[in-house]
Amino acid sequence: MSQNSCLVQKLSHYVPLNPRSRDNITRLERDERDYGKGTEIHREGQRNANLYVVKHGWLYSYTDMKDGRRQIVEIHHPGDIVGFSDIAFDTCTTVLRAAEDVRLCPFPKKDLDDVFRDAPQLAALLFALAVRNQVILIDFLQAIGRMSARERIAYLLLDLMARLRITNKSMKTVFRLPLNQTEISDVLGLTNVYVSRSFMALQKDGLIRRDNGTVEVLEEEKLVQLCDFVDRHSRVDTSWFPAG
Amino acid sequence: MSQNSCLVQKLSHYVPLNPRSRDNITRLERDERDYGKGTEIHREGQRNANLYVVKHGWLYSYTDMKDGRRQIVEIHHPGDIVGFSDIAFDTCTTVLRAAEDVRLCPFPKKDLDDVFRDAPQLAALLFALAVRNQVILIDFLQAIGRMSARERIAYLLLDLMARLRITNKSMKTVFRLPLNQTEISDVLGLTNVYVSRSFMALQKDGLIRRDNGTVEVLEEEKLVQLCDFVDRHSRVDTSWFPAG
DNA sequence: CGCTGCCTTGAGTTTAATCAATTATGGTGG
DNA sequence: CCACCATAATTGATTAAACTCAAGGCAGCG
Repeated sequence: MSQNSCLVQKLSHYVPLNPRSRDNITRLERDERDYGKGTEIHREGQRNANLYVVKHGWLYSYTDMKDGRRQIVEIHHPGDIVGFSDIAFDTCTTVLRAAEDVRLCPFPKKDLDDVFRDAPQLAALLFALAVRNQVILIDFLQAIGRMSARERIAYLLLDLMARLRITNKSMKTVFRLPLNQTEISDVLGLTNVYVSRSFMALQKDGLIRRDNGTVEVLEEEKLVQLCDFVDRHSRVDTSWFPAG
Repeated sequence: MSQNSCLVQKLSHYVPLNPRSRDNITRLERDERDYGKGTEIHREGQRNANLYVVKHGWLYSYTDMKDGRRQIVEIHHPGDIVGFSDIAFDTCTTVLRAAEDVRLCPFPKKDLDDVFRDAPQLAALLFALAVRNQVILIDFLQAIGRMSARERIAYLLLDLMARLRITNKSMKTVFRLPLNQTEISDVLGLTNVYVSRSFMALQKDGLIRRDNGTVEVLEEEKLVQLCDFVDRHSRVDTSWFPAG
């Protein structure tokens, strides 16, 4: 059961989990639910009783503005826990939407109190990951605040690759990108039109190739140079954790 | 001793602290150090052994790009804990700089393991606050990704006010803003020149007034309308916390 | 075969950046 | 107290990046 858990796989990437921690994770994944592409799993302002472990498929969280502008603030992949960022509030701060067909394991927020009481190691790891997410967000903030359109796209592609490589060690330079250009523009603070132009430009320069919803990074090093990319995903510091 | 701790004050704002939690906080604040305006307390890439509780003064964290562009990603006020966002890494991801003369309480990262082992309530609160910070960051991401210059400035002013009101209940609409326009531009992803123009515009429209490093918000409601502001600071959901 | 949704491309516009003076402002030492 | 200096803020003129609006093309699908 927990053998095929992406969450265990993702967390084990960082620190060997003790049995108590594994038990707690298994409890978090006891339910499963499927949602079709485009479904809103929860809306801004709704009471949020649940968090979700992602089993299959991509999702994203976004915020709307009155006049229709929108900003996607996080992309969620298999193995991620969705909803941390709302844990401090009693209503959701963002809308969660399935970018394609997905399978999730919902679990109540209240389950976390067991984790904090019984499994300090896992609590510390969740804390570290939540905080790591924040650093990733900070990197994005820098990208959106200070980079040109093509740099932002480079950044996004490298960030996605780094994340996908954690749970898929065999991945090289080709990956599926199940987001349309309007969605990408909402991630990067651009317009769909300009995303298209920038993509074409990167392609013309031979840095990437696209084919029907997949992207191939041809010149990873050049992309890294282009946007000063730093991989925050592959390692976290566990030295301060309470002993297992 | 802990009576005059801004950290206790800030945390107590959210949940009554039990004696064990208070003891742990007092330990975190046992050292004090002063730093002059402009000091770099730590640099990107440095080994980060410490976190800091802010006693007096404002600081900010920023990241540099090779070509000199810079993005300020967080502003720190008295009562804040600085360094959470680096806890997951063994080196700092941002530069921490004193915006004015400041007093800090450094404490080693390793002290957090006591908190996780002994004080689950405090651990949960720190977790909630770290995650709340993330939501604030998300709001900023939206501001920078999708708002015009004047909207961004409105957003920043309202955000600062909401934060300052937590530890200073008597604050109405006037506050000190110890950041120059170049720093503000680095917060908002603009240039110093455009910050100046946008400030002038807001002032001409009678929404704010400035005087020698202080800002007065004259039309708070209009500013809120202008940028769709939501206060994330005044409350956090503590319902899921382990019992005190 | 014709929709529909998505991507691409072109033309014109707008916002904010850049470059360059000029004007406060505050602090310092004579 | 005042002259001087450095720093910060304002303003103007020009440029560039990205947006908007609009049209056309392509692929997948019923």
